[in-house]
Amino acid sequence: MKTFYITTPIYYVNDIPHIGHAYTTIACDAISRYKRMKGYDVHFLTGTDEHGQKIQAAAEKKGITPQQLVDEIHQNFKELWKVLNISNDDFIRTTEERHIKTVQAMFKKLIDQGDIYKGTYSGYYCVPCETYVPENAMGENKTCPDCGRPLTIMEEESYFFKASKYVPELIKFYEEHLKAIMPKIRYNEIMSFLKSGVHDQSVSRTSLKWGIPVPGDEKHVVYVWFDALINYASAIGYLDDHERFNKWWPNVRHMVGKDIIRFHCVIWPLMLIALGLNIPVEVIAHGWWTYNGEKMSKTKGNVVDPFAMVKEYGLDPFRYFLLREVPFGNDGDFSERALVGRINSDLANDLGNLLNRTLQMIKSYRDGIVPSCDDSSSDLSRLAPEILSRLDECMNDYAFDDALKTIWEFISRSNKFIDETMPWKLAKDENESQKLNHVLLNLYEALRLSAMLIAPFMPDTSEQIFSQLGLKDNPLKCQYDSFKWGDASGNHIGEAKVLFPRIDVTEWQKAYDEKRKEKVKLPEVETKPEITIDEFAKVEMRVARIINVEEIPRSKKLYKLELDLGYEKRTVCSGIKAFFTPEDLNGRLVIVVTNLKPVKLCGVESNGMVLAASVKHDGKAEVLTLLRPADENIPLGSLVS
RNA sequence: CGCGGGGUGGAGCAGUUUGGAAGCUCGUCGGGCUCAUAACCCGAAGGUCAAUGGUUCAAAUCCAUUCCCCGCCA
Repeated sequence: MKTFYITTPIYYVNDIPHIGHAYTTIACDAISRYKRMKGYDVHFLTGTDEHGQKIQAAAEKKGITPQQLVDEIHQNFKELWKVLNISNDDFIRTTEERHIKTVQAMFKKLIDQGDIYKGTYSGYYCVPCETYVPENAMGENKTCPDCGRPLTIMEEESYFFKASKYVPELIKFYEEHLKAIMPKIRYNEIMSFLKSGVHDQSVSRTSLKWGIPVPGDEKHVVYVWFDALINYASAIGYLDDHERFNKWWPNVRHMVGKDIIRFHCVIWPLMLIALGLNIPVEVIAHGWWTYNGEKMSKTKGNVVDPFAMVKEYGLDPFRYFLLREVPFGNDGDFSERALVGRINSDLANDLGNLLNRTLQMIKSYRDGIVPSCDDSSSDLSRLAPEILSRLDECMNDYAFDDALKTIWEFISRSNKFIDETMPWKLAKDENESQKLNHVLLNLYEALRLSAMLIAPFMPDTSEQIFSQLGLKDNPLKCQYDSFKWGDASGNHIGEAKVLFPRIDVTEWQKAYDEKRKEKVKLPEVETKPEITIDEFAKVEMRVARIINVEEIPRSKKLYKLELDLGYEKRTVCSGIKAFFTPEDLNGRLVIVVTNLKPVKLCGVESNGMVLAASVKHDGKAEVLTLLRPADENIPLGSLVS
C-alpha cells in the first residue's frame, strides 16, 4: 500500500492557539483524509514544542515547574484539534521520552562522526530578554527588537553543526526535485539562500536549563530548533522501531507557515543528510492570515480565536472558508463578513439547497425510495470522472481552493441539471415516469458523490448528507475508486433537514456592529515585567510646549516637533501624524521623555519622545491622546516624577 | 530614505513564471422556473488590466521610468 506521511509543525505551547495554527492543521487534515480515501496508508502527525526560554520564564512567573506548565497548556492544542475534528494519528510532545532519547542519540551520532563540534558562539545578546538577536532583526543602534534596550556582545561555548558541509548535496537534490518546496516562490527563495552560503549552526545553549541536555556535556542544552525538528523522526520510531520508521520516512512531507521554511528546507535537510536519511519529499509553505485587512497581533488584540469562530459559525463552514478563500501559499484575509458570504452562497444556496430540493422530490414523487432505471448515464455521470481526476491534480498540488472550486463545479452542474430536466413537469405526466426515475437517480448519485468529495474538507457535513440520503456507510471510510454511479437504486432516503441555514445579512450586520461596540474596552492587556523605583527613576520626563510642527515628507507617521523646555529647545520626532494636524499640536503642552538616547528617524535627529495614550478599538488604534499637564500654567521644563 | 507586499469591471480575487481574443465569485439589472433554504437556471450592463515610454506581428504578462496604496519606523 502506498504510504503518505504528513506533519504539521509542532506548535510552541506558550502561544494561545489561533487561526494560523488552525489553518495549518486543517490543511493537513484535509489532505490526510483525502489520501486515505484515495487508498493511501496515511500517517498524520502533529504536536507541541515545549522547551525553551519563554516556557522557563513563564513557569517561574507562575511559581511552578516548566514540566507542570507544559503538561497543563499543551492541552489547549489537543482541545482545539478535537473541536476542529482533526484526524491526526499521533501527537508528539518534545518533553516525551521517545523524543528526548532520539534527540540525544542523533546529537551523539553527529558528534561521533564529526559533524557537530564544540566552538564559541558570539553575538548580540539582550540580557533582560535572555536571547540572542541576529544582525538583521536588531533595531537601530543595536537595540533589542522586543524591548528596545541596548544589546551587549556575548560569548559562550557552544556546539556547532557543520551545516556548510552538506550544502552542495542539498542544492543538487533541489535541482533534481523541483516540487520539493512548494509553492515555487519559496523554492526560489531557498535556492538563492543556499547558493549564498550557509554558516555552521549553533545547536546548543548554556544560558538556559529548560531543554534537552547534550549527551556527555550536561551544562549544554540542545538548541530549540535542533530539538524541535527532530520530532518528525522521533515520533515514528527512529530510535527503536526501524520497521515503522522505514515505512513512513521515505514519504514524509511537512506543511509549514512561510516564516519557518528555512528551518525546514535548509537546516533540517542538512541534518538529515548528515544522519544518512532521505530529505523530505515535499515541504509545503502556506501564507499568513490578516483579519479585516490588518495584521493580527497580540498587542492589537485582533487575533482570531478559532474556538469562537467554530462556536459562532459552525465547524465545517470555518474549515471550508479557510481552505476555499485563498489560493494555498498566498496570504489571505479573514473576515466574518466574507465567511457569512461563503456560508450563504456556497454552502446554503448551492450545496444545501441541492440536497434539500432533491430529497423533497424523491419524497413526494417516489415515496422516498430512490428509483432505478435502465441506463443511469447522464451529463452528470459523465462529468463525475473528470471532476475526480481534476480534484486529484489539485490535491497533489495542495491547491485546496482549486479543489473546492472543482467540487463546486459539479454541484452547480447538478443544480443546473434540475432546471434542464424539470422533474416537476415530468411528475405530472404518467408517460414520463421513466425519465423522472432517471433524473432522480442521477441527482441522488450526484449528491452521494458530492458528499464523498467534500468529506476531506467538511467531514461532519459529509456524514450528515449520507445520513439524509439514507446511506448507512460512513463516507469518511469510502474509497473514491470504488464509487459506482447508479449503485444506489432502492435506497430509502432519510429525514431531510436544512444543512446550512441561510444567514440574514442585514440582521447579522446589526448584531456584528453591536458586538464590535462592546469590544471597545481594552483587549488583553500585556503587562511588562515589574521594575524597581530606581529603574523608573532613570527616566526623565518634563513638561514642554510644542512651538513648531513640521511634516517629514518621507514618513507617513512622523511629525518633526520643535519643543520648548524652558531651559532649552529641541527637536523630537513623534509618530502621531495620523491623529493630529499641525494646528492641533502647535502651542500644546506635552510630557516628554528628555533623556532618551538621540536617534535619527527618517533623516531627522530625534531627542526625546512625546508621551501619548492610545485607545484601541477592535484592533484599530482609533484614538490617541497626548499626555499633558492639567494645569496650563505649569512652568516649562517641570520635572514629572 | 530604506526593505517588503500590492494596484485587473461596484466589492473580493485569478491570470503575470513559459507574451497570443480580459476571466471567476459576490453584488446590480432583466428574464425563466416554482422541486427547494426569497433559493435555483438563463441573459445583460459594467474594465484605457495605476500611468508613461520601450521591445514585439502581438503586452495585464517582458524591460525602463513615474505615481499611488498597505506593512515595519519612539
